[in-house]
Amino acid sequence: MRPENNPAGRNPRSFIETARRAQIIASAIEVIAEHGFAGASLARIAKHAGISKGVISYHFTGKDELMKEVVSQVYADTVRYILASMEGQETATALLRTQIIAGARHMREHRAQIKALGEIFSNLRLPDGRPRYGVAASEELFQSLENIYRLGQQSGEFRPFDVRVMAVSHSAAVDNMFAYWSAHPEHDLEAHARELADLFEHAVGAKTRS
Amino acid sequence: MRPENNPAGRNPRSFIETARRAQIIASAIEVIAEHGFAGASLARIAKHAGISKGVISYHFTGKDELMKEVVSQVYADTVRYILASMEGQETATALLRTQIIAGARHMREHRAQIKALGEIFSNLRLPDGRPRYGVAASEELFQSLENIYRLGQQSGEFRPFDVRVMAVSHSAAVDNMFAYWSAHPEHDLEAHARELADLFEHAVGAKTRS
DNA sequence: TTAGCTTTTGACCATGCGGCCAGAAAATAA
DNA sequence: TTATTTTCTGGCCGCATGGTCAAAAGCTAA
Repeated sequence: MRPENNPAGRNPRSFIETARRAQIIASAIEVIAEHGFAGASLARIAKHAGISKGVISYHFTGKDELMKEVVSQVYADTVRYILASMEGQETATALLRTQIIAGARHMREHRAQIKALGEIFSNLRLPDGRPRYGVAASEELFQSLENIYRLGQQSGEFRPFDVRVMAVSHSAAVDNMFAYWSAHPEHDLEAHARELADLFEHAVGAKTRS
Repeated sequence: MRPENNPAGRNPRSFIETARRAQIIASAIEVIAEHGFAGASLARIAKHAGISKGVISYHFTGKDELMKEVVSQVYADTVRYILASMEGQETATALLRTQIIAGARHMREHRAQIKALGEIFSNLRLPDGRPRYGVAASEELFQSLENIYRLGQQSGEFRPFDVRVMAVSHSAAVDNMFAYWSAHPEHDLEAHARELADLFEHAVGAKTRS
């Protein structure tokens, strides 16, 4: 008998259940980061974790739930870290710079997680074949970036421009900073982040610092 | 007996051979664009083209050759079009703007091709599991973008900045312009491209046009 | 110790994959 | 026409996949 899902009712997870789920999620992240989404079979994930394949089916309803769990966990971690870094920043210029630099710092410490997140985002599909997380899934991120840009425009720090295009480009540049660093590990990620912050400060027409 | 490969020696392709290869490549592009790389099986590509699966094996040595053929064909088309558009432009600022706007124009007319190219680029793997086209495959593109940026710096049009970071970000912003438009077909691609050109003109510190 | 519940194993299943091939069909040459 | 080569079909192969299950093992409480 497998532990039923827990929709609001009783049924707390046992100690073993909690530990196994965490272990399996961690193993999935590592395997996806190393072999890509298509190379991450349940068999490989189980072998990497040193357990039998059936254990995954026992603790998760299917591969789909496992992938969704990886996404929500890594995504929540990332958002939490970046938002915490931005706390206390006042000007839009400072928020912009912090968003980029904190993102880079987080990438540096969680390379496999971010890699896995990207793989799942661009490869996981619904049963009917449509992407589960498409560009549409970034809507929330776009809106929070737009808030920063709109703030800067209202305060007069930034020139007028289309905030949606700026947000999409910002998000793209940060994602690709990660991809580039991922392919060139000797690349200086922090320097790239600082340069990217400069790039966007100029792009928005902010008063150049110093 | 299948037509042998043609390494420098005689053996021109027959009329049928040429037509079939083109048909299969076109079918592959459409299927990949619609179902994604993982959803593009030989069976589906054949069915979409209205032919038997064996025909693909007859005209191509394998799926790998078919994918490589799609890439080299679409890639060459794209590069040719953009370079032709840039011909005659003198200033780095004009080259920069043209590169972005011509890219958008080409995307608009070749949506499926560009989509398929991206899918293959990020999913096709070598037999050992490593990506066939990684970020490393963009090196050529990065260098030609860097040439534009360096030109602008030498002419005094552009401020000093790291040309590699600028090139990577530029490439990322253009790619994501496509992805965003692909997910939101009602989005105004041309307007996005103009806005993006403005963004980078400001980013490089070019004298703002009137 | 014993009984009952949870967890794990490893074999098994149906499905879809890329690739292969014998023979049919079609095009071309004699 | 007939003979030869090119092209195509449809079935088959071995393999990997995600998922299932009966039985074994482990754990906890009486």
